[in-house]
Amino acid sequence: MQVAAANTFRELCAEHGIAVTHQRQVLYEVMQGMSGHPSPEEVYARVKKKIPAISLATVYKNIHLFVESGVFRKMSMHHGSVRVEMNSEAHHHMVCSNCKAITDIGEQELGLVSKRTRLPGGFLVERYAVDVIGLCAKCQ
Amino acid sequence: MQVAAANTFRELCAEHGIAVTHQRQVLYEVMQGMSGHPSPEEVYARVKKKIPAISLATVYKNIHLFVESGVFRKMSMHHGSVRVEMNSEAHHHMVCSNCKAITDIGEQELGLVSKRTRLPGGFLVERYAVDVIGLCAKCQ
DNA sequence: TATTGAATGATAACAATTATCGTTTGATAT
DNA sequence: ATATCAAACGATAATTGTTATCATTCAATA
Repeated sequence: MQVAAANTFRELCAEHGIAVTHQRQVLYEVMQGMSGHPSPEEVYARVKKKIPAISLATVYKNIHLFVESGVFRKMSMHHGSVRVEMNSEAHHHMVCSNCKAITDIGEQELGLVSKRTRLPGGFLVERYAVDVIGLCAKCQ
Repeated sequence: MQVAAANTFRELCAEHGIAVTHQRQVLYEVMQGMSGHPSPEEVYARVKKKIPAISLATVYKNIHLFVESGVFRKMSMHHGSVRVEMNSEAHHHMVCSNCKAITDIGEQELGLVSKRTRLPGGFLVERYAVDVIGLCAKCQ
């Protein structure tokens, strides 16, 4: 299990051409174990339990590295800080305009995305990121 | 014209229960005259031409006030700072994943938004904010 | 195993935003 | 019109999130 995970991470790094370090490995595993849209500070707090000496700068640098190399996806905030998307399935977000809570909703559950890949101005579509703004059950 | 604008602003303030000050009036007019997704700093720079002594804090405070009272809409970034939505028509955004340019696209031009108003979990939909992620014509 | 460029940790710097607080102003009652 | 008083303002300190710097350490390869 531990070994398998390590191998997986090594392969992942090889694919993306990034060096394998202890910090990166732990960071990756910790992030895999988180759900929702963790902030760098939240990730830092968790990683610190395993590597107490790790620097916040290292966390930021590697989150960026992971995002740039496509290992994780950065989500389009609404929070006041960078957030990483941990849900790897195609989905969108429901944002409560009152309490600001953000909940995932599956692409099928939403069922609205057009498949057009070319838009006016010659814009080439990669994907749609839909934020549904409204009121969550609690706030209604 | 000037008087009409002033009256409009007075009415707007009355509707939203906010006090009329010279700073707010100028701020509102300046913002009305801007297009796209201006940042607080950009708004500040423009307002300063009319009220050189205005404080950046006042600009921030009133942008928040306008947004909270529904006079203007805050857009869901991708920029690194708060942006205000100046396009009052129903539209969405195309975000270039390469150069980060953000362009408006009319809701009809996109033509994908479902009219469902209730989602799983009892979420009550107010509106959809769609970011189309892809490559602009220049970056392809 | 030695080499060497990349990664790390500590921390300073920075940018955006918010809080504080003394002064000024607009709205209301006189 | 004027006095009153809470609200708004301006100046600026403080805070937050993030990035840059740089000396030290480490991973990849030869």
